Amino acid sequence: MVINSPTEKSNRILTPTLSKPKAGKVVRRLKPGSYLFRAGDEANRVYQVVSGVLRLTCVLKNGHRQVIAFSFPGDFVGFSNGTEHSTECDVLETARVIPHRWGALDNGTLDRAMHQQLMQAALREIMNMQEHLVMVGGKTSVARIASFLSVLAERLGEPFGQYTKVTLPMSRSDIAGFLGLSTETVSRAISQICTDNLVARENANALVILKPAALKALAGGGFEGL
Amino acid sequence: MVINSPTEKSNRILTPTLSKPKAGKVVRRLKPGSYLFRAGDEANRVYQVVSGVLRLTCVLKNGHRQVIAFSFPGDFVGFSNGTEHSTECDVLETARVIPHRWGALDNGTLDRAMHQQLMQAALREIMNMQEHLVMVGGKTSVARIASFLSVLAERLGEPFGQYTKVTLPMSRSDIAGFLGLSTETVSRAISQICTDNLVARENANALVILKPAALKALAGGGFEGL
DNA sequence: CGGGACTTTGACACCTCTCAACTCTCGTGG
DNA sequence: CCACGAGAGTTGAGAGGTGTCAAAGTCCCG
Repeated sequence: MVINSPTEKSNRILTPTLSKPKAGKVVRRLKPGSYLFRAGDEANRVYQVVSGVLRLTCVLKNGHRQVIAFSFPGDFVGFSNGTEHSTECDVLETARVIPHRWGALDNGTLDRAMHQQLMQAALREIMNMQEHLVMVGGKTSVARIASFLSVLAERLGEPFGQYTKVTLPMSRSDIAGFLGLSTETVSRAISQICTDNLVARENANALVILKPAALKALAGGGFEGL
Repeated sequence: MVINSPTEKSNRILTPTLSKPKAGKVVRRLKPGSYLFRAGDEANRVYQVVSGVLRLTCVLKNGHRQVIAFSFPGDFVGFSNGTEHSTECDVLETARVIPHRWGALDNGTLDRAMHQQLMQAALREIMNMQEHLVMVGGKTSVARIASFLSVLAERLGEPFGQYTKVTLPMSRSDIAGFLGLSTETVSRAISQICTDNLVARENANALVILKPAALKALAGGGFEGL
């Protein structure tokens, strides 16, 4: 996932120094709209995202679909504490993932490096969710969007002249579900940021970050610091 | 932590079948107000809560103190992905905790049972935060309080005639910070639930759950199901 | 060119936050 | 023993932000 207000610390997290996928390692290719796993599926693997974008969701009792996280290259998905998944993971942008046998942690068949990597991934996941929690639990809609865009810019921003362009791989509805807002409020917040000239709109899903610093300031920041 | 809408699944999570603390194992005793760890402290241990109540917080850049989680007996605290903590953990109710060397996971000095237990704890932590996220990200104040009280009733409720009594170990301010509300809204929501006769007030911090089922229904539920 | 899904914008109602006053409890000191 | 004061909790009124409903605009694809 890792959608959060970027601090010194989280920046480091956002670009983790993962060991390169080994040559000959199994890589699954996933098309947009397909599911990596569904609720009820056996949870015996964790997936390392190599490319693309995934969406982690859960279905609430009231029928709503809550977005828990987005997964970008470098992230791990599929953590579950039971024998089966209670969340669903589908593909937003054509993705490649490396499956790791999760159960292998228990029987010692896993080499130490990968073992440690998975553990670190789990811890990073906890940290990410903590930061996400902070974001959802006490910021205005504009602050959440600013925070969201800042992270997206770092994760999948492309150079665009002297600026950074971000092509949103998810719908407004997804963003809304992720940030705990309605689609209309998301739209309004983005419009607001655009009229403030912090971001420019190329089209609905392509934004150019004009003032990254101001955007982060708007976000209000997550942990520590002054 | 584990403050969430209790589903079939999470019930199982809330009362984990942990191996009993071994005889002769080191147990730290903590008084209310003391810190188990602070932001910046070296993060080389994870603590298993045996008794008492802990509070996990982080300080935001704007000075506000956000409550990330409450920890009850059976929970683990102290997960961190870096070498030092970015969160703080202090004591609300006299607690006993068992420290586990986290780094031991890497060098294989840890026995397999404990290893697996720590891993499960980390996964449960992820799951808990996911559920908490759902709760904070799209419920009314009354639903959040209902959800919160339901979990508290299961975690530290005591028999009270035919009902269950819950003595809140934390302040309104803590609850507010945890649920992403203001103290006034927390107070109002509790009052609301009381006037609806779902809960009775013995005093400000002691509540008697009169209709647990109705309370859970109000909470709206977390994952899956209808 | 037309249909459909998504996005944007507007108007309004509702919920929550903020500010403020009041109550309650509890510990201190006269 | 009672009065006082501090802190926490409750309750009220008003303002602001967000959700909801509705309609118009945009984009993509058949």
